[in-house]
Amino acid sequence: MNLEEAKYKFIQEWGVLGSTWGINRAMAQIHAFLMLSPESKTTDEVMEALKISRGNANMNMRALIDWGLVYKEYKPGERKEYFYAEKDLWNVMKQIAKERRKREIVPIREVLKEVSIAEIENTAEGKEFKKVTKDIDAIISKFDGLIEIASKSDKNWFLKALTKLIK
Amino acid sequence: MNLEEAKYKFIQEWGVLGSTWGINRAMAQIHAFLMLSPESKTTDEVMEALKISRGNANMNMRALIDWGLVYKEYKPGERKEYFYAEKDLWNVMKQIAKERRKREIVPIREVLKEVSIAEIENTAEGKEFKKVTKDIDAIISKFDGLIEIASKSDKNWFLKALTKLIK
DNA sequence: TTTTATTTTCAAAAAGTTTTGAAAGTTTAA
DNA sequence: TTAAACTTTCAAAACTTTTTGAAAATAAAA
Repeated sequence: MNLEEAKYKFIQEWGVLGSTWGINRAMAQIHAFLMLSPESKTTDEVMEALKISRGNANMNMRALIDWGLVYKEYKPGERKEYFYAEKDLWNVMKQIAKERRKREIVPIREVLKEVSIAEIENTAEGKEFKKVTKDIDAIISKFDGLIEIASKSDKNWFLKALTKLIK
Repeated sequence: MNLEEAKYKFIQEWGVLGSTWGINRAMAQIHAFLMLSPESKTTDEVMEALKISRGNANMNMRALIDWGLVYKEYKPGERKEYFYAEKDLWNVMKQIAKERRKREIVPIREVLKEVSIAEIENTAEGKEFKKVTKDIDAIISKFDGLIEIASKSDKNWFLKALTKLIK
């Protein structure tokens, strides 16, 4: 396998992985392509490399910037915009965790809070409801805390803590 | 808010959450409905409660059984099959993590392994490729280890470890 | 200014996913 | 056996998401 083949393989797989992580295929592939590139790239280079349309490239690059996974760069004397990726997977994961926290954990915790103050009858059904939702809240809040800590903490500290946990 | 409204709200939100976790809406809603129920339920009850077709209910319940999130029960003297959910969110998360590990982490690690032995030229491009893929592998293998530990370990031990980490 | 380069938008098309419902298959009871 | 109860399958329909491409908007150069 040569570099071109290896790059292609990685970009494809990153696209598949991304789409199970709330990042669509084109978006994840653009991110992979930019991660692998030592230089920042233009929209045209992205379109050409991934064989996607201008609209698609533009929309997804903007989404990536929104997620904090890609940055724009202006080169002096050049009219085109250049893009480069966040390459540190730790930062990538932190960003994704933050976004997903906002989109997923916050809403479910809100619902759990709302239903926790509801007038629930004292039947088997009611008791089960209270028990299950309370348990869920306990675990979700733990993960919420973990994400908060992780996103504030230093990469090395956190990885060491994880390593210790794994032994 | 009464029990019916609270249940409805929770089931809806669990459906939304599920669909960002590789579990489609109907599948997640069935799971929520069964989690909230103190008794096991038949296909007809699920269809009625969630207003979905027989085919949909059947397929998604089988998928849930496949994921290890729902179990079948046969009641003596009854011809219908009854279903009940795994209610301990710890076990639910463990199951989801195991499935997703199989579907996501294993394939990307395989690709990373393949490309790591590729003949990569010693250009800027080649060096960057090696560096980025190596870094990614390091972090992913850490998470892989974490999932393995977590899925083998006792709920309380793991939650305490997490709590300690969060402080 | 006007022209040219570049980015952005968005309606329509394509692709992908989920749901339906009816027919086929299976199991149990009579 | 046959009939009834129940489960499974799967092609077609409905729905959702993604992609395209051309037109509109913006910015820079002439």
